[in-house]
Amino acid sequence: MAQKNTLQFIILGLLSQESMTGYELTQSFAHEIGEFWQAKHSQIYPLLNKMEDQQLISHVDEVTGTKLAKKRYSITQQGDDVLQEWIAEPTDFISSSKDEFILKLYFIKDKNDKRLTSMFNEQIRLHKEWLQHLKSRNEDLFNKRSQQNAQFGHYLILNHAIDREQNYVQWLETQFNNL
Amino acid sequence: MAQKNTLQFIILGLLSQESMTGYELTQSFAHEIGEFWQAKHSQIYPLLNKMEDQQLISHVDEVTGTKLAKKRYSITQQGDDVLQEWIAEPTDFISSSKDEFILKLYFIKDKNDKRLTSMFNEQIRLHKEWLQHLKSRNEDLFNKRSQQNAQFGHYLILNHAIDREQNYVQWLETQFNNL
DNA sequence: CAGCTCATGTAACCCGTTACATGATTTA
DNA sequence: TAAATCATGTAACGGGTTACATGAGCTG
Repeated sequence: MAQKNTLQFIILGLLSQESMTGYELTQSFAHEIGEFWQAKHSQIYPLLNKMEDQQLISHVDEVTGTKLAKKRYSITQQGDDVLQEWIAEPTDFISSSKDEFILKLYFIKDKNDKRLTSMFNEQIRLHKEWLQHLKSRNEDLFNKRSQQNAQFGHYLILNHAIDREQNYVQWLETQFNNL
Repeated sequence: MAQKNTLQFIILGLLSQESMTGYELTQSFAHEIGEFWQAKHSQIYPLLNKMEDQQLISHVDEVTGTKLAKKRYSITQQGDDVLQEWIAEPTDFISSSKDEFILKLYFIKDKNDKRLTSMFNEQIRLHKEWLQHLKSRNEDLFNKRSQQNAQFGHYLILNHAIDREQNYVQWLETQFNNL
């Protein structure tokens, strides 16, 4: 066993909320989940087959129009057991973030290096854009307090992503002003 | 070309500071660099050979005691060119962080779920421990302002790691108190 | 009807971890 | 002298990305 296959638990988690097709699962990673985990369709489709073999999920066939075949997946009882077990087990935190920008800074020994200004400016711009994007999504989804309870998990991760980006931008700006 | 091989640039960056053995490079990842990138010796040794083939680095043999053979690697001019190119090129930020704890929260729909208390407590403990560790390292290394300039890059990444953890802990505690 | 999106798959390849393997040196 | 650390490698495997491949449905 080389790694951990967290992806399968995420798929179980998504399917525990509602049944979805492989395509719809892929979209989830392109959107909200993408903040904290990434996956492409080429990884998802084979895994769905494997998980069905293991009876963690099952599918029914659907047809759109006259021909377009879809597989709508649902979680099985067995799958839900596995999911709950994963949630309950201790989460060993390893700071597994890979930040290429910070690494580049690390290799610039000189505080007066000419490249620093443009590098910081670029990152500040990118992170501010992203922060703005997150904030509008938050506005759209959770403008009413009632909805914070209805989709508590979703609210939490968006909230955390915003908090994290806000802090990152602030750090960038502080360092930039101290150059 | 499937991925990007950032690791090779990090090795170049480390070797641009001083010549090192494979073992010493491995130690770097276990310590400061480890905050932002991870690598094991089993990945480093083969890559060093590959990079030497490409003439990005070169080595001289060293012997400790009477027998113990080491290879001390240095960066070549070609290697430094490649390194500077990497630093200069735009850093496309993708929030490639993978946070398993946040994902678990996402799948807990109910704000009153019994598991939340212990989950938050565990994470708060782990992150506080880590924060404390980072702070002592910072104390040890940069207690004098002069040293902040001498090792600017190193100071920056430690500083950022601390800032990030501090914010994470704060977020955890705020959410915990709102449960 | 052209272009975009929906929908599902496979193949090749690289990245990274775990485990296997060996031997020298230092330290308690 | 035993245990921990220094030092370098290889093998097997799973995780993840890029590219290849195909076809249906929808929208302007």
